[in-house]
Amino acid sequence: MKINIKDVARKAGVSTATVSRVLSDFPGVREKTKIQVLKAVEKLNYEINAVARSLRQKKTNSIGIIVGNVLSQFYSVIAKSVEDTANKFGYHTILCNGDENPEKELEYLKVLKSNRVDGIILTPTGKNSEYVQNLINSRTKVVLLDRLIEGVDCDAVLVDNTIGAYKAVKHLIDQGYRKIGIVDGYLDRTTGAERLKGYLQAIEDAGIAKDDSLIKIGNFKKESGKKLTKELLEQSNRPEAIFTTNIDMSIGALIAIKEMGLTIPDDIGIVCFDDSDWALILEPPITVIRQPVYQLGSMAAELLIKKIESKRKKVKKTPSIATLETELIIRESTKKKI
Amino acid sequence: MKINIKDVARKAGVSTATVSRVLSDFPGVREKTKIQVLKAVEKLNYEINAVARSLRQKKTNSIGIIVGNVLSQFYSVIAKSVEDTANKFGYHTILCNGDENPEKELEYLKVLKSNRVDGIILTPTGKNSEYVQNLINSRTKVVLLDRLIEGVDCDAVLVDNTIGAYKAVKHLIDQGYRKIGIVDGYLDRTTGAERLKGYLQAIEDAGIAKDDSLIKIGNFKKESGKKLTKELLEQSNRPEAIFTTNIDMSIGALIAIKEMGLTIPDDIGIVCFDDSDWALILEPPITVIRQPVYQLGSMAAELLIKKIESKRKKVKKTPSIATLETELIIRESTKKKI
DNA sequence: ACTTCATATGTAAACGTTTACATTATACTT
DNA sequence: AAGTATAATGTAAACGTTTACATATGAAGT
Repeated sequence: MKINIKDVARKAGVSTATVSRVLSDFPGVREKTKIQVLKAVEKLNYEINAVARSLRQKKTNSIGIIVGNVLSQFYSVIAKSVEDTANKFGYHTILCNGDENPEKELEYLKVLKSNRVDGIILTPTGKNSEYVQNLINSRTKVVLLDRLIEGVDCDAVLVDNTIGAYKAVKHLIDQGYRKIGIVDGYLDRTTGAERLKGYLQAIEDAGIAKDDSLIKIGNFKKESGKKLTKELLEQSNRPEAIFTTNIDMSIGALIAIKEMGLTIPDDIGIVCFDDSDWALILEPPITVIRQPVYQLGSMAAELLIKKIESKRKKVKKTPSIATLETELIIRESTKKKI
Repeated sequence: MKINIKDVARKAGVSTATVSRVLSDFPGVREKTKIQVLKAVEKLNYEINAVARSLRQKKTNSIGIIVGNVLSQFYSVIAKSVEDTANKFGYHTILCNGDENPEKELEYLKVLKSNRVDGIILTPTGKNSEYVQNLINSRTKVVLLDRLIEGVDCDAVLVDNTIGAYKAVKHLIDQGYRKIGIVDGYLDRTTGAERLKGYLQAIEDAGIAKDDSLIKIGNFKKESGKKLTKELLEQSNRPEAIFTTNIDMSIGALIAIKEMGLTIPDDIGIVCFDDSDWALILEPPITVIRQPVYQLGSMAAELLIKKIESKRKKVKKTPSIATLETELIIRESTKKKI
């Protein structure tokens, strides 16, 4: 039914080897033969079986990417940039939604390995360090994105979360806010931990005492952002400003503030990690820490593909970790009225 | 290096056939043997080669999905729901970003075919009808999502765009708006065409004359939404209200309105196709037509997998097309002041 | 003990490519 | 025209599974 390389060979009156050579653009095929073959391909409507090719070549020309939460705008952009970049290099992408869930992550790692992807980009939950380390040891190409895994030596592309968070909180302090709350995500993700660290550093540098009741830890998702913000705003020592540490929690926080009928920045100041189109059209526009999200993804993909395509046995040098800078975009959600 | 089924067989002291049977949970393997095999698998840290399996079985347990624009929130949700659903049935997903570009779409269709995915979910640009029809004729399982392709008989899961648009515009009219502009996307996508149709029907039913200068056609992307809205608002016969036909153009429109310093709904009313979290936290909250996006994706995936797994030769019956209803969510962006 | 039958396991071909190696055709010397 | 080097093509094994078919094992019936 389905036609294969043999059919093409027969039709073109050559061997399968020659057909294969033509299809793979190998040098050393007479122009005349090449044309015959291509004509046969055309006539038969032949399309190569990439599965068979992958089996023989031990190469799938595909990479896998496991993201934290595909619904998040952050990861959409990551998905797009990884895909664009992979594409540019002739790879296609298998997108997996880890959902911030270690078991799902592990499951996907296995699926990707089993499917013999040429490499994996992983936004780790941090929980499967043993498996990931084994993966790397067994020469699977892995690049971590956005976060690290404790105890695992792996190339990575990150953002400087500590400095980013520091800038955000420092800005609040400079604006005159003193009582500053933080709505953060999992502390076992390096992102969560580092953003908290930046927050703590900033208040310490300003001589503000740490107040545990102003520190709320959730799971990086919208609902949790909403719930924790409500908590902060309902408790007796309500903060004057809030720092939310990712885009989804920020949305949640803004919903909570809206629902409680508070106004920004008069009742409450807010600065969010991650920029977005809607941050600009809100009233007032929201001050944010902007990450170079697209670049994050494209650098990770490029690094991964470089690793895949570098012939030389890895010299087992220390892993290459790129850390990108963030940018504070000041808008009006942090304009404390005096 | 990499261990395979032979190594496992040797270690367990059985044949490869038996190992395969254990791994695939075939009945008729003695419990004792099964345990031996599993022990060997464990010891050797064996992981099956899905590529080889796919080749032999002519089944990859994967589906491809080509979306219009992965950056759009609409398609993120689609991606997630398709992936969730595919997963539930034991399939994994290859996500491709067609980018509303017919050539990219064609390219991806070929890649997916070549990679022998078991089925394809496609948000078509409408331009590759010949290739898609061939695909279907050659028994590739395809389900169209969100839009149809003229002249192609294919199962599909859609939304009732005409009625949705009608409801949106009717609502504007009911609120007292008469001069209503529309910022629409490609008319050669059925979504674009139908939403325009609903708009036209609504104004006709209300006895309002069609005014071509109020009808702006773009490409469903943010920039185009912004540009066209600016045009509408700058021209001499400025509309009193605008209907934007997808989420990305809506963002663009809102940015334009904001930049021009106009206020909603006093200077301009607006109703958008597609709901979103930020529609709720904007000031004022935006009236929208909500699509059942998650359901759209999960139904498409389910339909596709049903098709894949139905044994019986397709009886070539008429394609099954599901059309889901939309919902008008009235908020404050359409409250015309009297 | 000898069939008979069911159950468990093994053997080897097949899936559709690529590619090392062998062979043949062509071009170039003399 | 023969010999040689080079270029073009062909042959067949290999990739790692699954599975039809063959065979071995064991239990049950006589």
